[in-house]
Amino acid sequence: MPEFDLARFLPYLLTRAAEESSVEFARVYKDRYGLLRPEWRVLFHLGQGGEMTATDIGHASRIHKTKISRAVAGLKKRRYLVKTQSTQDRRREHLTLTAQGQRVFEELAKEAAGYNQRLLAKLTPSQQVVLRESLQKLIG
Amino acid sequence: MPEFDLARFLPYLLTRAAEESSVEFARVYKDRYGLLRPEWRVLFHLGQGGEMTATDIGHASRIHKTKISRAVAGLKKRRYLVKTQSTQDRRREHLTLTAQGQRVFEELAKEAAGYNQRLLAKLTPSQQVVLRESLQKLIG
DNA sequence: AGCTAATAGTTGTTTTTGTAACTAACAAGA
DNA sequence: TCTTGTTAGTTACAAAAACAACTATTAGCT
Repeated sequence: MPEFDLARFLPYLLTRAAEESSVEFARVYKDRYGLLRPEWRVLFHLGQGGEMTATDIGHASRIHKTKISRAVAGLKKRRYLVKTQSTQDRRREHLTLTAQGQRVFEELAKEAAGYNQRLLAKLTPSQQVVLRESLQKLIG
Repeated sequence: MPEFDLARFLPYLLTRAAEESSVEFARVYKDRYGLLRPEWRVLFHLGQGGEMTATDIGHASRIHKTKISRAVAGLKKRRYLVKTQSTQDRRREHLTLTAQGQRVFEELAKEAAGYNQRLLAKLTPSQQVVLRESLQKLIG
């Protein structure tokens, strides 16, 4: 029987790397901005993608719709976004960042970019490229 | 200001890839074996590393000690492992898989190895190597 | 139109997790 | 020996996540 090696088991390695790489950045949006993880994920998708519905965010991110619903409610209460009902389909709610939400997104995006640079600095340029391509293949 | 690109933000990519790559395997240990995630993680560490204490597992895995404590309790109730108090230091509990626990570990390890192969098949051999090395750098 | 099924999003309930506080055992110095 | 501090592991309580059920609206079929 082939020996099983945890150190080569991709779900394990990816989970560990995701945890390690997320914990430090989490302090930024949690402690400094009081955001929950699903909240900043939704904020980032909206900041990046512009106006979207909750379902759109779900497709782009694979965050479960109940998490999105509650994250949107949280962001709305902080006045980081507004909801407007679609005229074509009244079930749909278009989500748009407010000026304040946009500002917070931009601040966090700047932090994220710097943090990302520090993470990538642990790798060689060619590792950076291959890592990104490989992860995108695994996600896609 | 440099445009922020979510698709190049490593914590995001890693989280997504970890989720995608874990969800299918989770069905194996959850649905077929009724194990929780911290339970299979502890089981795998014990199966791979042999007798260890809870603290050892914590160091190897970075799972929080309360999760380990509960996972160990769950695995013990199923009779997958036994605890024996250290004679040198009575605070320590040595954890050892039972024959039954060992068997379940081996079955799951076989599933995991096959699943891992299917995941890796999405990548070229050189991508596989670079990915693993990069993840280990990020974890280390 | 009228029925059934599907979709967008929310809410309620149960699990699981995270945080902090706790017990028990050891260690090291006065 | 008697503090004081540290470590191993558990437990209690609060926060977050998962899961299922729900409302409202639309779509498709007869």
